[in-house]
Amino acid sequence: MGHLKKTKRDEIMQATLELIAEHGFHGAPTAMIAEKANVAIGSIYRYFENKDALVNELYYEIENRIFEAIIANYQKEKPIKERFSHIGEKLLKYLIANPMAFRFVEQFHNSPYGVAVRRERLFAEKNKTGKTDILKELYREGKANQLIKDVQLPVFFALALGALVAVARNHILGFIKLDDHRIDQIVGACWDAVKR
Amino acid sequence: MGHLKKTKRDEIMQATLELIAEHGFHGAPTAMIAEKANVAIGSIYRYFENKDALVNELYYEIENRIFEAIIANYQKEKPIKERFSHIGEKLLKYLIANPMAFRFVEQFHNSPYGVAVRRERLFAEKNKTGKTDILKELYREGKANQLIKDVQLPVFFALALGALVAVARNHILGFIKLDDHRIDQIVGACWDAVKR
DNA sequence: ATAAAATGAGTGAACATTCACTCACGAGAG
DNA sequence: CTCTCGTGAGTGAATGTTCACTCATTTTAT
Repeated sequence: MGHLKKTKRDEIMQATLELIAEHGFHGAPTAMIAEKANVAIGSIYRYFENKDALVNELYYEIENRIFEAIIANYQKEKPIKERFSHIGEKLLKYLIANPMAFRFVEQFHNSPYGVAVRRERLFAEKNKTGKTDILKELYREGKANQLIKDVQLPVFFALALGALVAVARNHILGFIKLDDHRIDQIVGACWDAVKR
Repeated sequence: MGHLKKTKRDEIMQATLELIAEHGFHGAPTAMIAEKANVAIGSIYRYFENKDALVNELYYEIENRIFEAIIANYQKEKPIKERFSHIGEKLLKYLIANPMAFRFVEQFHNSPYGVAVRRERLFAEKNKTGKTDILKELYREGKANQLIKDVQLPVFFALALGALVAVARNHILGFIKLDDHRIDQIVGACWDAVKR
């Protein structure tokens, strides 16, 4: 039987994810995390050096899951537009299927931790997850082939992902209901923003 | 002489704005606000019922300033595309000229306060500031005339503003440097995303 | 029997909020 | 003009609460 051997460590991370996603950093004190994870407060410190370490580890794990969702079935040899659509569609679908992950990442980015990570991510040549690399590659190729607008990398990212993320937020907050057709339409709109 | 009569109330609001913008909600304890404003801690509670009231009042004032910046010279009779560009350009320029305001609003939106305000904003028929109304009008007209894509209002908002806000963030964090030409280019890209 | 894992009451630091007090200033009395 | 109050903006030490983190003790696994 595929017995999901939930370790205490996993329980702690899951509880932290849910609490921060639902109530923000303020609404996730260690006592509450411990209670939700069915674990004693002290156990948290057996598995993580401190709360910061817990939060950071959780962030990197979630980032990794998102990356895995995007590269699944990614075909490097397809034309740029199709690859762009693949990334946008997979990303958007993952975010709305995993609202906790999305909310947590948003909270994280808007916290003291977040800015430093973002800066590092944009300027680093090599990347732990490789997530940005895929889009960076697409950017370089598209620019070389004159297929996308003549903008700087961060602007390209903003145009490609800014709207997508805003749409995901609206869906998760219950302002809209997305289906496959609408998702296609939105990813298409992002391509319109980016294409030359 | 136009003596800028800085009242204590103003000093408190300004100090709160700067602290929250620079260090987030965590980095703005009342003691620090008081110190920065050259005011005693207790004085804060003379002018505001509590910290929440202070933060909320500050938010509504800033929202109002942004709205004023957008409607200045707004010409209702111009074609849709030009009106769209006017809004995008004015908004983006205001945000990058007032990084404190931008950072504060972002912090606010991602705090417990924020979601409630956003929900109210999207669904309310009448709006305190009228800011969204201007874009809502444009949306309805554009849809009626088949000039913009057939998407729901919140999606239109996401496409129109999501990328813009992401660009402003990148500029303020120092990842890019925007000039008038680039701003035109970006607002144009947002129009591409939205237009049919 | 011994070690490893787990526990949660306890600790001190940080925080928002309170309130008893000060004192500059304007009004009224002489 | 001078003195004496009354007023309320302004103050900051004190309070009670919440939090992250510790560690002496108990439970579980080997």
